[in-house]
Amino acid sequence: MLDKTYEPASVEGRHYARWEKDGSFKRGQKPGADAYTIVIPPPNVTGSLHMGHALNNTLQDILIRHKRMLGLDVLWQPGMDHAGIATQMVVERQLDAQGIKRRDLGREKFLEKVWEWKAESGGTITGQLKRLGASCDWSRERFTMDEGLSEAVLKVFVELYKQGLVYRDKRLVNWDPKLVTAISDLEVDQKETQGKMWHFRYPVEGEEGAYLTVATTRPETMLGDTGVAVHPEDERYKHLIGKHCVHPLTGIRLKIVGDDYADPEQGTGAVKMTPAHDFNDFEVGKRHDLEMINIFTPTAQINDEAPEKYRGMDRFEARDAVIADMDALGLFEKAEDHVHMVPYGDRGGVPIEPYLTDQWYVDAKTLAKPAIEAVDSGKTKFVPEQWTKTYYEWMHNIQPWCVSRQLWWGHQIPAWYGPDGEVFVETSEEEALAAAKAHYGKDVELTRDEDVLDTWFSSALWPFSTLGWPNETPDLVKHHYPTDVLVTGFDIIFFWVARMMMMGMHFMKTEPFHTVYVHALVRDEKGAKMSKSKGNVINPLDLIDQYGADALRFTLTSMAAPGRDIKLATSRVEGYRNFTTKLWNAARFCEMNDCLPGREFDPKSAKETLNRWIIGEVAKTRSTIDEALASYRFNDAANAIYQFVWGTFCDWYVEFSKPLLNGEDEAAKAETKACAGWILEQILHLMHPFTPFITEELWEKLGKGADQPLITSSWPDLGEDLIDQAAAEEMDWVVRFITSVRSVRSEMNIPPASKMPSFLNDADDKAKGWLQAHWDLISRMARLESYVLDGEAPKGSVEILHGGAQIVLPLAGVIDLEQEKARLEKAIKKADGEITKIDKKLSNQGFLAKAPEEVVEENKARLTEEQDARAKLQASLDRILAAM
RNA sequence: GGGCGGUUAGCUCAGCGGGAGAGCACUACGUUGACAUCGUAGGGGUCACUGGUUCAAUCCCAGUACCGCCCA
Repeated sequence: MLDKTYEPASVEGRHYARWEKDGSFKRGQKPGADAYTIVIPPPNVTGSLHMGHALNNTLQDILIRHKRMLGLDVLWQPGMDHAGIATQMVVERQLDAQGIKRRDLGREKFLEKVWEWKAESGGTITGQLKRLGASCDWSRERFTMDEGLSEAVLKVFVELYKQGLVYRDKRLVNWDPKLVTAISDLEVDQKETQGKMWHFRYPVEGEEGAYLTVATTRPETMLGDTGVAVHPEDERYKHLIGKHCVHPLTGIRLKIVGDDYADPEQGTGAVKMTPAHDFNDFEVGKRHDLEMINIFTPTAQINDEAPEKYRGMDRFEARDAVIADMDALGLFEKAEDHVHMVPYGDRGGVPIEPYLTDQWYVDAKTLAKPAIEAVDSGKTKFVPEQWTKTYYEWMHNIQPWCVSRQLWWGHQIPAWYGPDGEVFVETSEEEALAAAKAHYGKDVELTRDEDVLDTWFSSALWPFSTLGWPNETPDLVKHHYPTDVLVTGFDIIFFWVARMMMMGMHFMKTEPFHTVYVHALVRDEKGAKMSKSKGNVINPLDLIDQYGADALRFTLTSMAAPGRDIKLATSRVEGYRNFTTKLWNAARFCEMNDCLPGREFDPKSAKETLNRWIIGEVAKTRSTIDEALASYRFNDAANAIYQFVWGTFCDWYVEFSKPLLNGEDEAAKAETKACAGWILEQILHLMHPFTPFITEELWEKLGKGADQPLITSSWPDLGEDLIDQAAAEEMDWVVRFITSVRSVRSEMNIPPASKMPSFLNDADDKAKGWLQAHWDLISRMARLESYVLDGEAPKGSVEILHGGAQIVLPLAGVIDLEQEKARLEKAIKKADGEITKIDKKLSNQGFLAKAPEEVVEENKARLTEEQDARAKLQASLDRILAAM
């Protein structure tokens, strides 16, 4: 006997362990079957499960479990990325606490520490994904720093280099002075900041008293100024082009250049140029051959290029010093409040510096072409489609991708330098040495590039590197690549999706997935993004503890409507927890009545209308779910099963079955037992992808047990031929009969316990037959004690419209006639409203002429129906009035 | 500034050219042998606004207002 309530905490772990032990998640168990493959968006090794992960992985798990049950050779490829910056920061912080500095430790020792950290505390998210129920093939788990994946990285880097698609260049990069590394454009957050616009005067060389006023938000960069730009057509300054200003602090001659970049409308129209520390100035500087003076150390202190007094100051200190010095010289004009954008490093959290360094770049523009083409041609589709635009937007304006990072944790760049700086890019030191020998004609010493690659460089290879590319198992790659669908949030379309597309197209010649399903962001109840600083984070693990993993999964699924963010309220989770309880109790009912799943039953053989009806309903539900999942409408799928289980099976079928299960008709009883058990079996199967734990638990307890687990059983194959329209019509009539009587009873304040007689008047033969056939359950559920067909009811009875017939309840003396009068008048008013509306439509010539015939017919039928109903209501009202 | 999305019941959201829907919340009643994490019934909406297209608009188009996101 099942316990009275379902306790998720006591069963979830057991089932997960069991599935794992059985190897249920493993690929390759269906010889000859088509593959279905999803690669997990690799979570960060330092990360822990947040709501976004919970949603993302629930959706993937639903697809995976569904396809697994459909008999495909399913691979859900799990793993993590090494999160270069984040991980290095974590370990450095730990060492700091022990008073150890990374630099003192040395590269090799430090990396040992990182691996130690990974072994001890990395990857907590893996265990958390298991708690969610994620059925990944853990036997194939990969890590971007694994040997195999690292080999893929080396091969890709070297090949791209040899094809000229990776190159070294000296340009301005986004430099994080806290982490002391370059970062990519995408890792920079622009933050609106209240600052000041400072106006200073630069004296013009050789013209006593003449000066140019320039404005800047960053006075400290003046120490690196090498020019002033004005618009070439600007009458105020035209004559100065070619002349110089003299920098009052550094003494440097600032060339005055004419360039369109200077906007005459903006400020004074004269712009100071710091080509080594500003992206725009850099471009202008290149055009006019301005000197580039780097005034910062890697940690953003003033270096030796600046006058001595500023050296060693940090950038903010230098700002104050520059302002004070210019003021002392009488060259400070004014300062205005000014809101502007300041770039911040998304990891380090300090303002980034545009910084002139040598870095490695990927020629993203070239790689983007086939990746764009793959989407153009429809080989890869975005769902919802609108994200295609976002993808194009990025791809068409793509910039060179800076992939080198001045870190230790990551894939060290396979580039070696000869004594004269000649670079040799090879997959190993031996090959580099060999190449160097060929180049120099003798053995030379090489030094390896210190830097590592951007983590996303390795993530970009994920769909094929995880399958074993470039080595071993070519069959595996062939079988599972291209993968099927990528499930991800829109926030990493640029970071990850676009880059996987580029690398996939280049190295595999085929798109990495045919569909990119982009899901919503999970926000808090009020729609705010969840963040630690706001303190509005809901931890999915807390919800799992409180309500069970199934409830959380079902909540996220039912809210995962395409193209919308999810505002998560815990009341929703509670509601779906109640749903799992409901299922549990329905199963308990089945158990008590010996209606067990897993037994032989042929739904086609069912004779009872009730059973034929519910069989048809479950068949419809199955196809709704399949269609919804095929088009990634997860919410529709979840709502269909919810509606069927609660609204149809529990609310009606279970109640209807009671008289049969307790009745005398042994054949009907046996069929109903078998059928109810079979329906429960279908429910457990259909719900399994959404709520794997409770369904497996019920299957184990009531069905075929742990030896034939649900997870690897077959998805229901229920054909259209199981849908019996006549049975549906009949049961619908019964349901509406009961609902109508209940409604009137409730409105008339008839005590629920009291039974009453009834009449069915003006019914056709079919309806009369239905009433007789289903009297047992109608009388039970509508609390009626008898019926008379076409009898004469006493005056003052309540008359209820039911289809073309009337249900009459002789309640004279029991009910309040005034109240009944009001009820009928309200119903008449409603009918009148409908009649007026339809009448208006039907008297419109345009409508009759242009609307499709079936719409016109439908409206005509409705009009007749409403008029008929109105007439009967009026007659009832007349009788009530007569009785008053 | 450029792009994208949203505005439907008190709340969270579906729907999307021809009869306004769900869950939660609310109200009333209710321990009939699965279930009070429940049952039965009920109230509640000029589908943001203004125009246009159409026989017909919550739905399509244009504009306005407000909200949100992405990119400069």
